[in-house]
Amino acid sequence: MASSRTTDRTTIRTVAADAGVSVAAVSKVLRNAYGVSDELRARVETSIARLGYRPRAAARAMRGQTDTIGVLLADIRNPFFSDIMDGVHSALERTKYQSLVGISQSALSIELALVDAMTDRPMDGLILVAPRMVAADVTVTALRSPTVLIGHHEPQATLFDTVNDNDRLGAQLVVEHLVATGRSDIAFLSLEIDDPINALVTSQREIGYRAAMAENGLSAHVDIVRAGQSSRETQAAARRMLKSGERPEAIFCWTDFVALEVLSVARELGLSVPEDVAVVGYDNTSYCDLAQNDLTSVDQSGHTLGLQAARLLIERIKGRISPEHFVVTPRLVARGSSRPRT
Amino acid sequence: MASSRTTDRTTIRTVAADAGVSVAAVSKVLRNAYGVSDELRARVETSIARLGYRPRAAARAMRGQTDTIGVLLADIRNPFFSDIMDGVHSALERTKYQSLVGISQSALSIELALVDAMTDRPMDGLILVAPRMVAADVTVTALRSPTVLIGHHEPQATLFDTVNDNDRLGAQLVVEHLVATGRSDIAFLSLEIDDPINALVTSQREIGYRAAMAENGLSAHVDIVRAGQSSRETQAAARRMLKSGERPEAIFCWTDFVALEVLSVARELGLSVPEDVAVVGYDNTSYCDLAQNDLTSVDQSGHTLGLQAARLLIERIKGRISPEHFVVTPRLVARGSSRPRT
DNA sequence: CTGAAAGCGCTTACAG
DNA sequence: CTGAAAGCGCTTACAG
Repeated sequence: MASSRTTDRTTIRTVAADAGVSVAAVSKVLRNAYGVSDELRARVETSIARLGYRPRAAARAMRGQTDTIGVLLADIRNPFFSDIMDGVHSALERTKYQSLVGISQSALSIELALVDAMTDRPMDGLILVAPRMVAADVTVTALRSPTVLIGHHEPQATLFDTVNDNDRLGAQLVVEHLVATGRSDIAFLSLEIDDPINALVTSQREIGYRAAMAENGLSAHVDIVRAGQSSRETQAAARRMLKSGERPEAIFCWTDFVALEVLSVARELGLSVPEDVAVVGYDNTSYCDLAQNDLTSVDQSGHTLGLQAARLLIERIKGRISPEHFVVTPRLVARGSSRPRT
Repeated sequence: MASSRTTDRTTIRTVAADAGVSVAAVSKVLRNAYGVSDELRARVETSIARLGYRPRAAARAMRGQTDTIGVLLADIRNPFFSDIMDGVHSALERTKYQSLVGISQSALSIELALVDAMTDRPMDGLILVAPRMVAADVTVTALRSPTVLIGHHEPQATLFDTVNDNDRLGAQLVVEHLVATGRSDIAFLSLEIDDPINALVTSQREIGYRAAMAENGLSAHVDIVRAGQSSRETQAAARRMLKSGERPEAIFCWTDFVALEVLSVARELGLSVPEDVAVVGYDNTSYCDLAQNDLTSVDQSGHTLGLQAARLLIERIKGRISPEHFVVTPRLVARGSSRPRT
């Protein structure tokens, strides 16, 4: 069982013996604790360097902090999550914390198993990105470990912090933009979820979409289509929407990733964007800027969301218990895919 | 310090007391160890369920296995890495192992810090995806923990396993395809790295490209351009290549992700693909299939790479010490971006 | 400033 | 089949 690997491990005891000091002294040097003379510190540091000693995180975890935070991601395929991780990394850069990511593949069962696994492991705190679990499960998690949620609307929560985009407003911006560019038959391509809850960003965007359509006197045109995550399901839904006799004038997609598939299907069907159909995404990921996509989208700055979440989490780890709920205001970025028809 | 959270934790001792058995007995039930009567097992399981007990991974890690494997990823932005993770997840699905991902952001310093952090933590093994570290660092890592590398060519290594695409062959396939479709002035857009080593996939693809050009009597046309990871650097390089008087007839990009940027720049410059310039990527990620990209690429099945790596790692964790080096044969997938000119 | 000792929550020989 | 005890490698009061 690879037992040779564990032979003559160098532990804190080895270092203490080598430096001729107590184990406690080494521990203090390691943690930069106060109350060690410069001379002792120097001796210990020399021994550590000579022996190439590294403290075992597992042992530390049994008593103190582990300097690790866990991030639960639904899906690394969606480029928006990369933006969030960039923000998390920025916030952690000058700190002692490392992040470790668990990927739930958008499955609720995996998500729950992963959260359990992460709380069992030595982690100082957790960032859950767009989790699907219900309030009760989030509560259990937050009781076990400091927790911050991104993309999960629960503004009244007291046990954990949340960081969100104003998703209702984002959807409203899209509807208003499409109306302003001359469309009224606007469909929303949303995400199909087994047990949807209002906390989800897609639920919020649906609400915002409905409200804005109503405000513009377009309630009769409200059309919400929900498709699963996969490319196959997304394309099938897009094909159905674009082929039907009453093809909408615009399709608003819940995330850029889906909008790219819609652009592809439109092209395959010989439709031109934005002439035959306007397409709008959400998240303003880097793909929107590519000339072949030229996709109008809503910017909610994943970088900011990730950065704030990490910042709030560290505060919680350090002892803050009053809840904070951070909300960013979305901004519409208009590009060619929704240009007014000529 | 959130001390209220740690109050009245339910530990193995709590369970033992509740079930009226010894701590050792609970441990055995937990690990499905032999030598426990059905009756004792049932009593313990009832207590575990009633108390909602969960074993602490940190404590376990001090003695036994942790059932966690770490995956070191350079960059979650590149969609190819999603394919690899899909494969890893498939392999782990029916096992007791969980994967936790560390993201190095393509920086060597972060990569080294992350590997250290992961080996300090309780992990049973490590999968390093396209690491940049040199052989000595990989060796140190492999001595500390079972290790498998993906996308890192070191076929003679004995301390760890490797899983690779035949990258030289892949590059040759591309050159031959472009020659067959009537191009001879073929440039290679590669990745700029501070201290490149031969083990890198980009180095291997450069070698394959050179060899294939030579074989086709095109050595005079060899042109390797290297650009950094960022979108800005990639686009700048593409712009330089496409604007120059001697614009190549084809640009072979080291990864799809880069090819998408080249397609964008070409379109912005008013060039048509594949008439004015052919573009080929590598990895055959899902973006290639979108009609607006229609990108020729080389399939190396990230799913297979991830699956095999996880499989090999589990074997190593279970005790195998003889090295294995798995190589997949790449396959060219021709699409519109390299169609013969009419 | 320094160190001996208890203890974190498990697993693993070892006895019974 | 079952359990008492040692020990994994650290940190943290507590004494000195």
